[in-house]
Order: sequence, then C-alpha cells, then structure tokens
Amino acid sequence: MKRSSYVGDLRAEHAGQRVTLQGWVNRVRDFPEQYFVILRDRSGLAQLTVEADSPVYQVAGTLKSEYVIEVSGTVRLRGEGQRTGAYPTGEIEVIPDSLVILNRATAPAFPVDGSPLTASEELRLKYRYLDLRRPEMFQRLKLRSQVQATITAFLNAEGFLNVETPLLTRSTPEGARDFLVPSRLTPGEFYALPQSPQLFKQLLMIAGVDRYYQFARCFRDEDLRSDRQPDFTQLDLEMSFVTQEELLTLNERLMREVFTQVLGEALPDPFPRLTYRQAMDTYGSDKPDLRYGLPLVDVTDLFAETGFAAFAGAHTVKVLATSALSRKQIDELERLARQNGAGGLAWTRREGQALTGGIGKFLEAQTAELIARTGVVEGGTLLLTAGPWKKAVSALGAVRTALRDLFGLAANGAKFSVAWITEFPQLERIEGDTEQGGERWTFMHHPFTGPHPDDIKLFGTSQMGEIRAQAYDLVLNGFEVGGGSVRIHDPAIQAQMFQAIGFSQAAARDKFGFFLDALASGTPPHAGIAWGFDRLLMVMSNAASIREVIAFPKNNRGADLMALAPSGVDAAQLAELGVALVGEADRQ
RNA sequence: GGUCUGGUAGUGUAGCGGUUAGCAUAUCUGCCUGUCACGCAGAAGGUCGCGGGUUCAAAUCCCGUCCGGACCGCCA
Repeated sequence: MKRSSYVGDLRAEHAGQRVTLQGWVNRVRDFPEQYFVILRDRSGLAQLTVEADSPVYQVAGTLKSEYVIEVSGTVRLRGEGQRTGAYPTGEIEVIPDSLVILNRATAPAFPVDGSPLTASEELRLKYRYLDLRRPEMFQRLKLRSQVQATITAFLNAEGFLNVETPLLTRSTPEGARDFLVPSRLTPGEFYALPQSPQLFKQLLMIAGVDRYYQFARCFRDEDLRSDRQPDFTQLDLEMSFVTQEELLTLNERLMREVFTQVLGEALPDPFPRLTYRQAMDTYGSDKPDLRYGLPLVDVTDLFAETGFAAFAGAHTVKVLATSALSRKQIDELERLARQNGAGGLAWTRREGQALTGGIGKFLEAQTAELIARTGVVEGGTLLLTAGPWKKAVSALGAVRTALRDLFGLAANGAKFSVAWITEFPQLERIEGDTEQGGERWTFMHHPFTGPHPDDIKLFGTSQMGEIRAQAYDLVLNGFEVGGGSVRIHDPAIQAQMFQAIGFSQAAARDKFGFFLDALASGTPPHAGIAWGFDRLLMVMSNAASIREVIAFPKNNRGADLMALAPSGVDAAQLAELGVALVGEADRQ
C-alpha cells in the first residue's frame, strides 16, 4: 500500500480524508472502550483511535511499543475537550479500518517514545538505531543535511566544482598519525587514509580547476575528545588567483548564508578579526569564546619590583578579575591551570581598597593599580599566572573558559559569536629537543602554508619564530570550526620552508617528490580552507559532543560500540596481507 | 602515558560497615467510558562491573583490574 502522507503532517483540514500511514507504534493506551495507538514516523506523532466495534480491534490489542505497522483509515476531527495542543496533530485522530503488523519488536532497551531521555550515552551508542528514532536525533541528522545542501548550492553558484579525492592514498604531512591500510597486491606496503585532501586539492589548482570543494572524510589516529573523532568530515575548499582577503570574504558570505538559511540567525558583516598574538594575549586561546568578555589583563610591569619572587622575574604576568570564589573553587581552578602548563595559580581578594588573602600581602605597593586596571569588584577574586608568555596566557585562558562554565557567562551574550584568527606563526619551536644545542622547528599549520611576504627575509635567522603565516582559523563560540592558508606556490620559498623545518632536499623528494614536480609545472597562486563540518554542526545545534551530530560515531576510545569495531581478524586474512601480529611485549 | 570522575533489576537512580538492597520507569497479569509521559491494583525482575583484601559482618572501607565520561599530553 502506498503511504498517503507522513504521520506528523495531518491537520484538522484533513478531516474526512482517507489516509494510509506507516510507522512505529510509539505507545498504546488501553481503555475499556478503545485503544489509543500513537503512531510515529520521522515527521512526528498521530493518534489512531480503535473503538471496540472496529474491525481492527483484535489486532490493535496485540500491538506493543516499536512494532512497525501500516494503517488505512479516515481522519476525524476530535470531539470538543478531546483535542490537545501538546503536539501538532492533537486536533485529529485517525479511525483505521485496516491495520497490518509489518514487523514485531522486542522491548527497546531504553524509551524512544518522547519521554525524557534517561539512557546513558554508552547504551545509546550500542543501540544507535533506536537512539536515532528519537526526534531530537532525527532533527540533528536533518540539520546536517540542510547545512550540506545550503553549502553545496552556494558554492555551485559561485562556480566551485565538487571533486572527490582518494581515500586510499599516501601519507600526507598534516602532523597526526596516519591510519594505515596494508596492501595485498604489494605486500609490505601500506596505503594511508587521508588526514585531509591537502595535496590533492592543491594539485587540482595546479590542474586548473580554479575553484574546488568537497565534503571530505578525513582520518587522524589520535586520542579522541568530546569535539574530536578519528573519522570526521570537513568541508574542504580551494581557490586559485585569490588573495587571503578574497578567500575570507567568500567564506564569510557562505557562513552567513548557512546561518540565515538554516537557523535564521544573522552573523556580523564583516566577521571580527583578531591576530593570533591578540587572541592569545587577551583571551589566552587561539580559539577564544567571544560571547563574553573577561579579558586577561597584563600586569607584568607591576610585578617587576615586587618581593614576590615567583612573579618578579617572570616574562609575563596576567590577571583575571572575577566574582567571589570559594577556596575550593580556587583550588579546582589551580589544578586546571597547572594541567595547562602554569606553575600555579596565584589569587587574592578585594576587600575595600585592600587585597587580602593569597598573595595579597606581597602586593601592597601595587594594590591600587591592580584594582584600577582589573576593575575587580568588592569581594571579587583576582587570579594570576606568571611565566613564559605562552604558558602564562594559555593557562589563564583555560581558567577563563572554566569561569565561563562555572558562572554561565556565555548565556547572556550573542547566541553565536564568530571571528577570524589571523597571522598564526609560520613555525613553532620543538621543545625539549635541543640536540647539539641547535633548536629545531616545525610547521604550525602544514609545510605548504605561505609565509607573510614581509617576513620571508627572516627564514634562516634567529627570528624564525616571528615569521607570520598567511594562515587563518575560523572560530565560533570557542571552537575552531575552520582553518586554512594561502599556499606556497613558489618552489624557492617551498625550499626555504623545508630547510627551516629540517627537511633535507632528499627527504622532501622522497616524501612528496610528485608534489614538488607539480609545483614546478606552473602553479597558480592559491588559497584554501577546511571547515570542521561535524564541529560546526555541534555548535549550531548546541550539542555537548561531536558524537551527537554524527550518525554512527566512535566513543572515547575510538570504538564503535554497536558494530564492535575495531575487531580482530582471522589468520587467513592477515596472511593474505602479509601482516603478522607481534605480542604485547614486543610493542613499543 | 597522565589527572579527575562514575559503574547497584531492562533502563535511570537511592543506600556509603549490620536493610528482606529502596524508588521511578519499562515488562507481564487484571481492572478502569476519551487518554495524550493516561490512571489503579498485583506479579516477576538484582552474582550491587570483576578479582583479591580488611572485618564477627562489605553494595558500603582498602588494593588491583575491566568498562563509561571529561580534561592534559597528542591532534587544528
């Protein structure tokens, strides 16, 4: 029988019409004179009313939750006092004259009928197909599909070409561990799953495609987090003959389009911008949550002459002014600051025009100035970190985020706060690796990121750490939802970059000789970006974890609790691949 | 690799040295004249994650281990 409509679309205006519906039994309410069967499909719920004299009364009595049924019948306006505004179809009921059980069901492990969710996430992941029956989950799948459709339409209209790139490929230098796939045809050799289509999209520019995009599946074999999956999707795009400015502008338009079309939310035009330096210095993060203020205040100068030894010699001293905190809360924040690289978290409290408690007694000479600069309120707490610049700011940045969660600071601000972070450093010093006294450097973004033209002269000097990259991140509510760069298209600069990160010419040739050849074959200036698609959806749907916006995600340990992956394979499969397992003791 | 946190009927939770291991919900049975997370009555359902220890006595305290989650490292 052909379905005449979705269950949730029925309204009073359909009264008198014959319908055929298919779906799941959400719930059966058993009364002396009739059964109320609540039918559910992805569109919503509607009530079937089966009276005692109905031809389907017997069958209706055998229905249980989650049975799959098909009914035909007539839509009827409910009587006065029987209508409800609790759900959209509450004005009507369907009087079935035929009811077929298409499939029976075991009792679900947890309720999916719209009653409050009680199941643990572990259970939801194990029975993901049940979890996805819940309207909340279906809405997330739908949102994801709508965002993808909006992006596709926008980029197609802008002349972008959707091109797919291989999943079985060669290791690309993104810095994460690769997932490897053994080759049967060439035993002893491996494919790598792409960490991103980086080289391929640049090759498409070299090939003259000019404007490319793809919803690219990417794989990184690193530990998971609530916003990180080993197997994820990015919106990958690349453009030729554009400046950084043009690329950012187009992406802003795209993002605004997505938010207006899908959520009806207006984002600013243009997006605010912060340099990496500003973001770190003011918010202690390169992905600051700008829905609230609470800036880090620099007080390095005030501490230079204090008797507080730990702070007097510090390169950077930063302070956050917050409302009153209990000792226990301060201890918890200190633990967090330490975990984020600080030696400790100093504190003191404002009482009138004095600072008492914590390190207050060392600060008599600076008290007035500290109160003035931070604007700390009466009874409020000052939290301070000191140390090398990056450690001091990022530890206090972590504290800033914790204060947001503690006091709900983000709740009063804009629903979505977006910004570009620009001028990332080109190179990052590798710490604790100073063999032969020389310092070693690595790329911060990836080795094909173009340096700022004004800073190219710093390659090979002692100021390599100051080289700015033409790299940018898109930040939304404290999450990095995108990142990209203007690429190097000049082989000479590429050579300088390789040299800076200690890549010999031979090593570079060995790793991606094909790409260097391509660069030398006529490469247009080009730039690109990749959006963390899952992460964007997580923020858009205000979900607590990335797993909420992925149909079949992996848990904290990278396991699929439903399919039970990863899993062992039989010896024959391994033999065919030329792969042998080593014992635990032989593993590093 | 590290820090923190949790694991008790199908599910969610209470109990934190001596309880017949409590409550809610789901399940099953019966009842109920229109419900809408229907209601009422009853029944069944638990190796308190697992192993060891302390104790007259352990769900409860200790140690180890496995599993879930958050974070650091790692990763854009």
